Amino acid sequence: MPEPFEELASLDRLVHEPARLAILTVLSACESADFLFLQRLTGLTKGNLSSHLSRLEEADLIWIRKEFSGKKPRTIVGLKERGRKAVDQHWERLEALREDTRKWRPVPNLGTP
Amino acid sequence: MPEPFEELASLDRLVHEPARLAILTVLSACESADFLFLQRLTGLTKGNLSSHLSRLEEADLIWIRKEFSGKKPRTIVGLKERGRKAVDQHWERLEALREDTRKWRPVPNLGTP
DNA sequence: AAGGACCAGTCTGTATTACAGACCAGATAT
DNA sequence: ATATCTGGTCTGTAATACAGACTGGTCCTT
Repeated sequence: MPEPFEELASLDRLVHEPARLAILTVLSACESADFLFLQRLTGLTKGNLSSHLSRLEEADLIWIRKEFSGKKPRTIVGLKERGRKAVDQHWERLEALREDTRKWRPVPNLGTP
Repeated sequence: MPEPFEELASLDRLVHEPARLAILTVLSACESADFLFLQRLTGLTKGNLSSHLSRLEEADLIWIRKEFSGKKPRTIVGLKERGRKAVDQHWERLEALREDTRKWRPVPNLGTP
Protein backbone atom coordinates (compact mmCIF):
# COMPACT_ATOMS: atom_id res chain seq x y z
CA MET A 1 0.00 0.00 0.00
CA PRO A 2 2.50 2.65 0.98
CA GLU A 3 4.71 2.13 -2.03
CA PRO A 4 3.30 4.58 -4.55
CA PHE A 5 3.24 7.28 -1.94
CA GLU A 6 6.83 6.96 -0.96
CA GLU A 7 7.58 7.34 -4.61
CA LEU A 8 5.35 10.32 -4.87
CA ALA A 9 7.01 12.09 -2.02
CA SER A 10 10.29 11.69 -3.82
CA LEU A 11 9.07 12.64 -7.25
CA ASP A 12 11.71 14.05 -9.49
CA ARG A 13 11.43 17.76 -8.96
CA LEU A 14 13.23 18.42 -12.18
CA VAL A 15 10.27 17.00 -14.08
CA HIS A 16 7.56 17.79 -11.60
CA GLU A 17 8.06 21.53 -11.52
CA PRO A 18 5.00 23.02 -13.25
CA ALA A 19 6.75 25.02 -15.94
CA ARG A 20 9.04 22.17 -16.90
CA LEU A 21 6.25 19.64 -16.73
CA ALA A 22 4.35 21.83 -19.16
CA ILE A 23 7.33 22.12 -21.47
CA LEU A 24 8.10 18.44 -21.42
CA THR A 25 4.50 17.47 -21.91
CA VAL A 26 4.13 19.75 -24.87
CA LEU A 27 7.30 18.39 -26.38
CA SER A 28 6.03 14.88 -25.91
CA ALA A 29 3.29 15.73 -28.38
CA CYS A 30 5.44 17.00 -31.20
CA GLU A 31 8.80 16.55 -32.79
CA SER A 32 9.95 19.98 -31.89
CA ALA A 33 8.80 23.39 -30.78
CA ASP A 34 10.43 26.76 -30.88
CA PHE A 35 11.29 29.19 -28.15
CA LEU A 36 8.61 31.74 -28.82
CA PHE A 37 5.92 29.15 -29.03
CA LEU A 38 6.89 27.71 -25.69
CA GLN A 39 7.08 31.13 -24.18
CA ARG A 40 3.57 32.03 -25.23
CA LEU A 41 2.32 28.65 -24.17
CA THR A 42 3.72 28.78 -20.69
CA GLY A 43 3.55 32.49 -20.05
CA LEU A 44 7.10 32.47 -18.72
CA THR A 45 9.48 35.33 -19.20
CA LYS A 46 12.30 34.84 -21.67
CA GLY A 47 14.92 34.63 -19.01
CA ASN A 48 12.99 32.15 -17.00
CA LEU A 49 12.09 29.94 -19.93
CA SER A 50 15.66 30.04 -21.09
CA SER A 51 16.98 28.84 -17.77
CA HIS A 52 14.38 26.11 -17.54
CA LEU A 53 15.41 24.90 -20.98
CA SER A 54 19.04 25.01 -20.00
CA ARG A 55 18.35 22.86 -16.99
CA LEU A 56 16.47 20.34 -19.04
CA GLU A 57 19.27 20.25 -21.54
CA GLU A 58 21.90 19.79 -18.85
CA ALA A 59 19.85 16.92 -17.52
CA ASP A 60 19.96 15.45 -21.01
CA LEU A 61 16.21 15.41 -21.34
CA ILE A 62 15.93 17.72 -24.35
CA TRP A 63 18.04 18.97 -27.20
CA ILE A 64 18.34 22.59 -28.20
CA ARG A 65 19.22 23.62 -31.71
CA LYS A 66 19.87 27.15 -32.82
CA GLU A 67 19.07 27.91 -36.41
CA PHE A 68 18.93 30.98 -38.50
CA SER A 69 15.91 31.04 -40.72
CA GLY A 70 17.19 33.70 -43.05
CA LYS A 71 18.94 35.94 -40.57
CA LYS A 72 16.48 35.58 -37.76
CA PRO A 73 17.72 33.49 -34.90
CA ARG A 74 15.47 30.62 -34.05
CA THR A 75 15.78 28.24 -31.15
CA ILE A 76 14.21 24.86 -31.52
CA VAL A 77 13.90 22.28 -28.83
CA GLY A 78 12.77 18.69 -28.71
CA LEU A 79 12.70 15.66 -26.48
CA LYS A 80 15.57 13.27 -26.22
CA GLU A 81 15.03 9.63 -25.47
CA ARG A 82 15.67 10.12 -21.78
CA GLY A 83 13.29 13.02 -21.79
CA ARG A 84 10.47 11.02 -23.28
CA LYS A 85 11.04 8.27 -20.77
CA ALA A 86 11.12 10.73 -17.93
CA VAL A 87 7.85 12.39 -18.83
CA ASP A 88 6.05 9.17 -19.55
CA GLN A 89 7.25 7.66 -16.32
CA HIS A 90 6.24 10.71 -14.40
CA TRP A 91 2.73 10.65 -15.71
CA GLU A 92 2.48 6.97 -15.11
CA ARG A 93 3.44 7.44 -11.51
CA LEU A 94 0.94 10.19 -11.02
CA GLU A 95 -1.82 8.16 -12.56
CA ALA A 96 -0.88 5.05 -10.63
CA LEU A 97 -1.01 7.00 -7.44
CA ARG A 98 -4.42 8.35 -8.20
CA GLU A 99 -5.78 4.99 -9.13
CA ASP A 100 -4.42 3.36 -6.02
CA THR A 101 -6.00 6.02 -3.90
CA ARG A 102 -9.37 5.57 -5.51
CA LYS A 103 -9.35 1.89 -4.67
CA TRP A 104 -9.04 2.69 -0.96
CA ARG A 105 -12.24 4.56 -0.65
CA PRO A 106 -13.94 4.53 1.73
CA VAL A 107 -11.58 4.11 4.64
CA PRO A 108 -12.60 5.64 7.95
CA ASN A 109 -9.20 6.25 9.45
CA LEU A 110 -5.61 5.45 8.67
CA GLY A 111 -3.09 5.05 11.39
CA THR A 112 -2.85 3.51 14.78
CA PRO A 113 -6.28 2.44 16.03
CA MET B 1 -5.16 24.94 -27.41
CA PRO B 2 -2.78 26.83 -25.14
CA GLU B 3 -5.23 27.18 -22.26
CA PRO B 4 -4.50 24.06 -20.22
CA PHE B 5 -0.80 24.73 -20.45
CA GLU B 6 -0.97 28.25 -19.18
CA GLU B 7 -2.86 26.79 -16.27
CA LEU B 8 -0.26 24.12 -15.79
CA ALA B 9 2.56 26.56 -15.68
CA SER B 10 0.77 28.36 -12.90
CA LEU B 11 -0.28 25.30 -10.95
CA ASP B 12 -0.81 25.87 -7.30
CA ARG B 13 2.54 25.02 -5.79
CA LEU B 14 0.98 24.59 -2.42
CA VAL B 15 -0.85 21.53 -3.69
CA HIS B 16 1.58 20.47 -6.37
CA GLU B 17 4.59 20.00 -4.12
CA PRO B 18 5.20 16.24 -3.99
CA ALA B 19 5.04 15.72 -0.25
CA ARG B 20 1.88 17.76 0.12
CA LEU B 21 0.30 16.22 -2.94
CA ALA B 22 0.94 12.85 -1.35
CA ILE B 23 -0.55 13.94 1.95
CA LEU B 24 -3.60 15.50 0.39
CA THR B 25 -4.18 12.56 -1.89
CA VAL B 26 -3.98 10.10 0.95
CA LEU B 27 -6.37 12.19 2.98
CA SER B 28 -8.78 12.28 0.08
CA ALA B 29 -9.13 8.54 0.48
CA CYS B 30 -10.00 8.44 4.16
CA GLU B 31 -11.73 10.40 6.83
CA SER B 32 -8.59 10.98 8.79
CA ALA B 33 -5.04 9.82 9.25
CA ASP B 34 -2.60 10.26 12.04
CA PHE B 35 0.80 11.82 12.16
CA LEU B 36 2.87 8.67 12.37
CA PHE B 37 1.03 7.02 9.56
CA LEU B 38 1.64 9.97 7.30
CA GLN B 39 5.25 10.10 8.30
CA ARG B 40 5.86 6.50 7.41
CA LEU B 41 3.89 6.87 4.23
CA THR B 42 5.80 9.86 2.98
CA GLY B 43 9.18 9.16 4.47
CA LEU B 44 9.45 12.74 5.67
CA THR B 45 11.16 13.70 8.89
CA LYS B 46 8.93 14.76 11.75
CA GLY B 47 9.94 18.36 11.51
CA ASN B 48 9.38 18.48 7.81
CA LEU B 49 6.03 16.73 7.92
CA SER B 50 4.96 18.96 10.74
CA SER B 51 5.70 22.09 8.79
CA HIS B 52 3.97 20.78 5.69
CA LEU B 53 0.89 20.05 7.76
CA SER B 54 1.05 23.49 9.29
CA ARG B 55 1.11 25.07 5.87
CA LEU B 56 -1.85 23.06 4.74
CA GLU B 57 -3.73 24.00 7.85
CA GLU B 58 -2.92 27.69 7.43
CA ALA B 59 -4.19 27.43 3.90
CA ASP B 60 -7.40 26.02 5.34
CA LEU B 61 -7.12 22.80 3.38
CA ILE B 62 -6.93 20.42 6.31
CA TRP B 63 -7.84 20.28 9.97
CA ILE B 64 -5.53 19.09 12.70
CA ARG B 65 -6.83 17.65 15.94
CA LYS B 66 -4.71 16.70 18.91
CA GLU B 67 -6.04 13.92 21.03
CA PHE B 68 -4.74 11.95 23.89
CA SER B 69 -5.54 8.29 23.58
CA GLY B 70 -4.86 7.41 27.15
CA LYS B 71 -1.95 9.70 27.85
CA LYS B 72 -0.23 9.29 24.52
CA PRO B 73 -0.47 12.34 22.33
CA ARG B 74 -1.96 11.67 18.96
CA THR B 75 -2.26 14.06 16.08
CA ILE B 76 -4.99 13.42 13.60
CA VAL B 77 -5.50 15.26 10.37
CA GLY B 78 -8.19 15.29 7.76
CA LEU B 79 -9.36 17.17 4.69
CA LYS B 80 -11.54 20.21 4.89
CA GLU B 81 -13.99 21.07 2.16
CA ARG B 82 -11.56 23.45 0.51
CA GLY B 83 -8.90 20.81 0.69
CA ARG B 84 -10.98 18.23 -1.07
CA LYS B 85 -11.85 20.71 -3.77
CA ALA B 86 -8.24 21.69 -4.17
CA VAL B 87 -6.96 18.14 -4.60
CA ASP B 88 -9.75 17.12 -6.92
CA GLN B 89 -9.27 20.18 -9.05
CA HIS B 90 -5.58 19.65 -9.18
CA TRP B 91 -5.90 16.11 -10.40
CA GLU B 92 -8.50 17.14 -12.91
CA ARG B 93 -6.18 19.72 -14.33
CA LEU B 94 -3.33 17.30 -14.60
CA GLU B 95 -5.47 14.73 -16.30
CA ALA B 96 -7.01 17.28 -18.62
CA LEU B 97 -3.59 18.39 -19.64
CA ARG B 98 -2.47 14.91 -20.38
CA GLU B 99 -5.54 14.13 -22.40
CA ASP B 100 -5.23 17.29 -24.44
CA THR B 101 -1.67 16.48 -25.20
CA ARG B 102 -2.52 13.01 -26.39
CA LYS B 103 -5.00 14.37 -28.88
CA TRP B 104 -2.30 16.41 -30.59
CA ARG B 105 -0.16 13.54 -31.64
CA PRO B 106 1.40 13.46 -34.10
CA VAL B 107 2.42 17.04 -34.73
CA PRO B 108 5.70 17.60 -36.56
CA ASN B 109 6.59 21.00 -35.21
CA LEU B 110 5.01 23.67 -33.09
CA GLY B 111 5.90 27.28 -33.56
CA THR B 112 6.57 29.64 -36.38
CA PRO B 113 6.94 27.78 -39.66
C1' DA C 1 15.03 8.22 41.39
C1' DA C 2 17.33 8.09 36.86
C1' DG C 3 17.74 6.74 32.21
C1' DG C 4 15.82 6.12 28.13
C1' DA C 5 12.24 5.86 24.48
C1' DC C 6 8.09 7.70 22.24
C1' DC C 7 5.20 11.45 20.69
C1' DA C 8 4.70 15.87 18.30
C1' DG C 9 6.25 19.38 17.65
C1' DT C 10 9.45 24.36 17.19
C1' DC C 11 13.55 26.49 15.67
C1' DT C 12 17.69 27.28 13.15
C1' DG C 13 20.57 26.96 9.48
C1' DT C 14 21.58 25.74 4.77
C1' DA C 15 21.29 25.04 0.07
C1' DT C 16 18.38 25.28 -3.68
C1' DT C 17 15.13 27.55 -6.30
C1' DA C 18 12.02 30.10 -9.39
C1' DC C 19 11.40 34.33 -11.02
C1' DA C 20 11.51 39.20 -12.67
C1' DG C 21 13.88 42.40 -14.79
C1' DA C 22 18.17 44.54 -16.42
C1' DC C 23 21.41 44.20 -19.76
C1' DC C 24 23.37 42.52 -24.28
C1' DA C 25 24.04 41.79 -29.23
C1' DG C 26 22.96 41.02 -33.99
C1' DA C 27 19.47 41.82 -37.57
C1' DT C 28 15.43 44.09 -39.55
C1' DA C 29 12.10 47.47 -40.21
C1' DT C 30 10.73 52.63 -39.96
C1' DA D 1 19.01 57.11 -36.01
C1' DT D 2 15.71 54.74 -33.47
C1' DA D 3 13.04 51.03 -32.36
C1' DT D 4 11.86 46.26 -32.46
C1' DC D 5 12.43 41.33 -32.76
C1' DT D 6 15.31 37.47 -31.94
C1' DG D 7 17.20 34.57 -27.66
C1' DG D 8 19.58 34.77 -24.63
C1' DT D 9 23.01 35.85 -19.78
C1' DC D 10 23.42 37.81 -15.30
C1' DT D 11 22.07 39.50 -10.92
C1' DG D 12 19.39 39.97 -7.05
C1' DT D 13 15.62 38.52 -4.24
C1' DA D 14 12.28 36.08 -1.86
C1' DA D 15 10.58 31.70 -1.02
C1' DT D 16 11.42 27.06 -0.27
C1' DA D 17 12.23 22.26 1.40
C1' DC D 18 14.81 19.82 4.33
C1' DA D 19 17.78 17.85 8.06
C1' DG D 20 18.88 17.91 12.47
C1' DA D 21 18.99 19.92 17.13
C1' DC D 22 16.39 21.04 20.84
C1' DT D 23 11.88 21.08 23.91
C1' DG D 24 8.71 18.99 26.88
C1' DG D 25 5.45 15.89 28.28
C1' DT D 26 4.39 10.85 29.22
C1' DC D 27 5.57 6.14 29.72
C1' DC D 28 8.67 2.11 30.88
C1' DT D 29 12.60 0.05 32.82
C1' DT D 30 16.03 -0.41 36.12
